Amino acid sequence: MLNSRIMTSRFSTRPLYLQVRDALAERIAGGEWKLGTAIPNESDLARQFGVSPGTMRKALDLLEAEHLLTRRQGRGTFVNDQASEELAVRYSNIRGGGGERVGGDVQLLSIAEGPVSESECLRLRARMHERVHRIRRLRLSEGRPYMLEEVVMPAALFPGLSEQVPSHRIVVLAQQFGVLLGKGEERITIASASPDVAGALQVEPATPILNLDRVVYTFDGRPAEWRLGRCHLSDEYYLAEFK
Amino acid sequence: MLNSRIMTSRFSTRPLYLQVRDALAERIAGGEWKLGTAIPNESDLARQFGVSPGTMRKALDLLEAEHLLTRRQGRGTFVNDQASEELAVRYSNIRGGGGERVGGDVQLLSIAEGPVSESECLRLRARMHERVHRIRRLRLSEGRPYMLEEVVMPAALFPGLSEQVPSHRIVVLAQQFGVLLGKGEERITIASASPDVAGALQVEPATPILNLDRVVYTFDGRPAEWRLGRCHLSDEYYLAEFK
DNA sequence: AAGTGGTCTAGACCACTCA
DNA sequence: GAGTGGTCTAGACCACTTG
Repeated sequence: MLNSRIMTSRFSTRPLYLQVRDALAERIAGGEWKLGTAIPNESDLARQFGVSPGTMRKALDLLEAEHLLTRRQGRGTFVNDQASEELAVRYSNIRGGGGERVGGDVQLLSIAEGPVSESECLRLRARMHERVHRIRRLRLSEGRPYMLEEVVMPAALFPGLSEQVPSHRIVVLAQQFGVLLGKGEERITIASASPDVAGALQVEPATPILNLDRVVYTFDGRPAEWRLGRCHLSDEYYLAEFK
Repeated sequence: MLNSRIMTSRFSTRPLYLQVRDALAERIAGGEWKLGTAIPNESDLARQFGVSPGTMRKALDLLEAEHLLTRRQGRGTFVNDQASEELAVRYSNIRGGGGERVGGDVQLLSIAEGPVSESECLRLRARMHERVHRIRRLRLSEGRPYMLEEVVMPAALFPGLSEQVPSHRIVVLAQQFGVLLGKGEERITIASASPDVAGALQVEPATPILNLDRVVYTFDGRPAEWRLGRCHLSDEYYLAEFK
């Protein structure tokens, strides 16, 4: 309906296709469309929003590039299930010897809510006195522990997370809480396993390990997770891609 | 002129905007436009190629996403200098403590041409009996050696490379030889410095190091370089990004 | 055959840069 | 004020998928 168009564009110079994208992203995050199902075709959507088909197309193409939608010629436009196998790979760059994603079991070691520390503030761009969830887990591949994780997530985005047994996959958690994920970055260094890390990973103390220091941001650029992974690889490797 | 349009599209079902992109990419690779200068505006180009402005725009936007052009509203469309500081970062993910790109000196240890080995065939998707250049270099940051590199490049793409003292930056080399670079991937593992690697890096034998196993492809997907880097980081870290 | 997204056209108007 | 790329429109036709 014309309503949407007027509401979004009258008082803003922000490009129309971005306003439309944001509005569609909100519908997706809010779960108004069922995962994996087709949404209305682009000319219907264009009419609904009171914009031209070309503008609607530009918004939809953007959302596809941002991994929220999948478009298929002759079939339709579908809402992506972020927990699907294809998209789960997105923030996990560890690959097995054959190039496949490393799955495996996960042990939850601890989970608690508390106020942010100073170092967490820097990484999560949080204000002092904000609250965060802290999770420790151990990831195993075929029974062998290969990564010890310390995860920090803002309570503002994931309220009440510590009261449940949360999924160990950030894409699943984000979907549960209606948070859309966007870019991320990971800093990799070599370190030496401290006694307790070595204990958890079942290696000798001082064994060389990879430190994976990762921040994942939301769709609109707010930090959603800081994860420090201590990683002991055997066959596996870390895969970085240049686009 | 109408000529281009007819030649490119008459006998092909490949989308017009891709044909136009390829034609423009060839002009850029061939050095027909000077680096850093503005090319004709999009309506002139559209007329030249006999396509609509919208189609030309789509081709130009693609080339910008592929790092060959830069477009600036009100100024024009410019041919990117691949050796510029911004683009040099593209295939080099090592960052200093402050997040800046690591520059520094480079020592050329050896360079020679020869037939591909079996392992090189796999990585470079080369046919047996093709020829390659092999380069060994040492990279230093503020006088300290931090990476020993073994580089293999197909002689088909870089003819006569071994007869010169080549640049140590792949983006510069590619530009010299009219090769357009595209995607790449890097596999990261932990290793232990062998005696000769340790000697070159001036560390104790068996010091833990990063192995960076990288393949860079051309614009049209042919392998252009295989590089094995043995890397001893101190302050620096490896930065991987999720898009 | 009907419906979808993908391509292509041919404009208009706006925002920005620079002389 | 002239020239550039950025946005937006309103269609037509094509390629593909499905009933």
